[in-house]
Parts: sequence; C-alpha cells; structure tokens
Amino acid sequence: MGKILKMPSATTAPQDVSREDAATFDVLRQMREDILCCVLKPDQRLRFGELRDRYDTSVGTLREALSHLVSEGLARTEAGRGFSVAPISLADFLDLSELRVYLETRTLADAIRHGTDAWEAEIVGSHFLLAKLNAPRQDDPVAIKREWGKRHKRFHDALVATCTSPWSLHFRSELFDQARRYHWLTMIHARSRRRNEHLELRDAVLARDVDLACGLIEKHIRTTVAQAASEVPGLTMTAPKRKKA
Amino acid sequence: MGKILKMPSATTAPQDVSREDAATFDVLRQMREDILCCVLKPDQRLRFGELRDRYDTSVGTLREALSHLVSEGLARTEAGRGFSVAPISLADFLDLSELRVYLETRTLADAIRHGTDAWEAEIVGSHFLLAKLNAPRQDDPVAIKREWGKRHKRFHDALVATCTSPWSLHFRSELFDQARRYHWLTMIHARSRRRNEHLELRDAVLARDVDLACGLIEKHIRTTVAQAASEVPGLTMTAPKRKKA
DNA sequence: GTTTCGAAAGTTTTCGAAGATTTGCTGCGG
DNA sequence: CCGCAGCAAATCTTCGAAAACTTTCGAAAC
Repeated sequence: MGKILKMPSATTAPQDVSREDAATFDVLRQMREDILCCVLKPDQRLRFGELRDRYDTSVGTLREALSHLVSEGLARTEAGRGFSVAPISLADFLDLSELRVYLETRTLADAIRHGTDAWEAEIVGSHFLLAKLNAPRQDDPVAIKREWGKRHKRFHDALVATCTSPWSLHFRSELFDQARRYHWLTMIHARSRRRNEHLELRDAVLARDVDLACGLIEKHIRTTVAQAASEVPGLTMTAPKRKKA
Repeated sequence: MGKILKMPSATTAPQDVSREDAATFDVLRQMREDILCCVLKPDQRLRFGELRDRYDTSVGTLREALSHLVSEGLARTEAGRGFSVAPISLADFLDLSELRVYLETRTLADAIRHGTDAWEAEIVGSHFLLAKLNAPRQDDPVAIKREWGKRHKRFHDALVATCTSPWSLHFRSELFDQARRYHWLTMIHARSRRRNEHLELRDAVLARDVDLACGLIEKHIRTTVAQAASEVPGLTMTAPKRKKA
C-alpha cells in the first residue's frame, strides 16, 4: 500500500508518458509549476517532511529535483539548513526583465529570419489556443489561470522556436519562467486591462516584420513590469526578515 | 574504515570549510572542474560505478551533483540511460561566444560605472597573480594549467564584480565556464602567442574607459574563438555517432 | 546467413533508515 | 528580567541495498 506506481505493465501504451526521467522529472516539473504559480510561496521553507507528503516520493528524488531548481534560480539552499523557495523583489523583476528584453528580441529576430511553414503553423495554432482563454480575471479558478499560463508559454515558445542559437533560447526560457512568477502575482492582484497584444505580435511575426515584432515584444515586457510594479502590493518590500530588523 | 569524514568535532574551527553544502558541493565542484579540464571528456558516459570510485561518495550524492551539472549544460541525461558529459562542437563554441560578447561587455560596462576602491584593488591583485603564471605552454604540467585557469577566472570575475545586475552576472558566469572547456583544448593543442591582452584590459578598466575596455574584451573573446576554430583539431567535427552514419 | 526471441549481466533508479546537524525549549545563574 | 548552557526534538544529509530498466549475448527458428 502507499504506492501504486506500476501499471499492469502490458496494457500501457509503449509511448505513454514514458519520455524523460519519469519519476524525478515529474516531481521536478510539478515543483517548478508550484513555485511559478506561488503555491509554494517565495521564501517559504521547503521541509522534506511536507514535500514527501505533497509529491509522494522519497527524499533522494526530492533532493535531486531541488538541486535542479536551485540551478534554475527558483530555490535556494544553505549549508545544513535545507531548501527554500527563491525570494522575489521588485529589483529582481526589473533586472530580469531588462535582460529579457534583449534575449526575447534577439531570439525573435533570429527566429523570424529562419521561420518555416511548420513554425508559422505552430504560432497560429498556439495563438488560437491562447485566445480562447484570453485574459484570466482575479476571480477565475486557479485551474483556468494555470491553463492560461501554459498556453501563454507555449505561444511565446512557438514564436522563437526557429531561432538558431541554443544558448540564447536556453537563457530566454529560464528568464521567461522566472517572469512567470511575477506574472502570476499580477494576475492575482491586478486587473489585466491589456488589449490584444498577442494578436498584434502574432501578425507582425507572421508578416516577418522584425522591427515591428521586436518593438511589440519589448513593449509587451515593459508594460507588464510597469503594471506589476505599480499594482502588486508586497513587491516593493523585500523578503520578510525573521531576526531583528 | 573506508570513511573518516568527521574530525574530532570540537577542534575544528567554526568557520572551517563548512561553508556551503560540504560533501555534495565538494563533489559538484570537483566534477565541474574535471569536465572543464576535459579529464572527463566530452560525450563520455558517466557510469556510477566509476564515479563512485573516483569521488569516493554515494550514488545519491553523485546524482545530486550531476543534476546540477545538467542544469548548467555541462552534462546530459536521457531517460533511463544515465548521464554523460555534454558534447562540444565548433557551432556550440561560436554560439556561446556570441552571447558572451554581449554579456561580458554589458556586465563590464556596468561594473566600471559602479567601481569602488575595493574593486580596483581586487583587479590589481588578481591580475598580478595571473601575470605571474602567464601563458601556460603545451608541455606545462596539468597542475600549472589548472592553476592558470583558476587565476584567469578570478581576474575576469574581478573585472565585473561591481556589476549591479545579478542575472547578467549569473549567465555571464555560466558562459564563462562553458568557454573554459574550449580554452582548455586551445591550451593543449595550440600555441598561445597572444600578447598582454589582460594587461591592456586591466589598464583600460582601471582608467574607467568603458568603450576601450569593452572593445578589448570583445576582441579577447573573438580572437580566442578564431584561434580555437583554426588550430584545435577535432573541434570542427561533430560528436562521434555510434550507430551508423 | 539472417532474424528473432529469451535469459543473464550490467546500470540506473528509487527507497527507507542511520548518522550528523540545527533548532527549540527548559532551567539555572547573573 | 535577561542571558546562556545544556538537553530534547525536529530536520537535514548521507549511505547502501533492493527494485526496475537497458543492454548484451547466445541459441533456436526461419
């Protein structure tokens, strides 16, 4: 009891969800999602006891996943004091957004120049999925917000998919995830009164207009930063210190 | 027997080597160094049996360290097939160097603008240490090359130490390490007939000449790429495929 | 001669527990 | 009343072995 991991074996399809590291990778992805959606709150201590219950896995597996998250900047670890969720701050958001502007425009420009038919198709498709769920409100259920976040990421990934620089794509992806944490807070606390920026972006990209597209995505990023900075409470103050002032 | 990890406990200084995760972090650092210096060769399979002997630690600890290395792009892992050292290629070197030019100039420019006395002191000091070991040759012992690599990194870290963008510094550091792998090969195969680029760089930075310093570091990077591309054998061919052609 | 199947060997992956460290609490002394 | 030493509880860290998977090798069938 307690663990029913293995299916009857013969009945599972050969190309099931088996891709990637299965258990460890699964836990990693779940934890990352939970941090990005602030289910695990910034600065929250991550005790193995609770984590073991929540993700139903062993300490070793958790440790491996946490190790990954530390490298990605989503968690911290110190000496013999265990792990905790990485803190957030306005300064951090400003800093990462600044770099994002460069990486997003760089990768987007390159992707447009190397765009293919399949690339255009995925952009159209992912935008369609995103548009169907447009603008989640404060009072929407969490499941909706999560789904929107997923589709939002898929759309933006599609835009730069044909970029020829793996390293640029890698860092862009990491920063995009980092930004998702702040976007989540914005979705919760602020009213999203943005217009169809994604539609404009899609059309500019499909028209292969590098300058226009890069300008739009830059504005897209900066607008989000400004909105978060002005409307999200608790972002301007630093992480809660426990000892003294 | 087998393991004598713990000191008599009371005699060890409170601020000994205790900083950071001790065991895990130690193994991580050792493995990273070994990959950077190509002791663990590109594409080499990393079997736990051998790793256990080499680093004298358990599977769990190794797995945690490897997890880190995967995030840093120094190792790969696939499904249930274990870990291997990340491959190298000329295309990869060109790609990461291109990004490096941006990140090094960006961080350097910012660091110069925010430079302090302590920053200048560390630059002077680390350059002195580097100059004392200048230009390791092909036939120098490995220990010398390792030490040079260490001092080289320390000098370049010192240059950008006062940069105010943590994310830029983080990515710059990762790419610098990546580049170290290729520098190592260059040290082994090619004759380093470069002149005092580090000295010029130091003086330009201390003179707070942003444009000159950024130009120098850009040339520094591009020259190394060109040298490696033309003189290092085996870099132009892709990783050895095992199955068929 | 080639292919397919199955068993054995080699590796990886996962787990639970023992060892070590930190944290929290209690009581004594200043 | 505050501070500190010492003990107890909680927590993290490390380890070795069992379970699951992949690969290899050899024999039988085509």
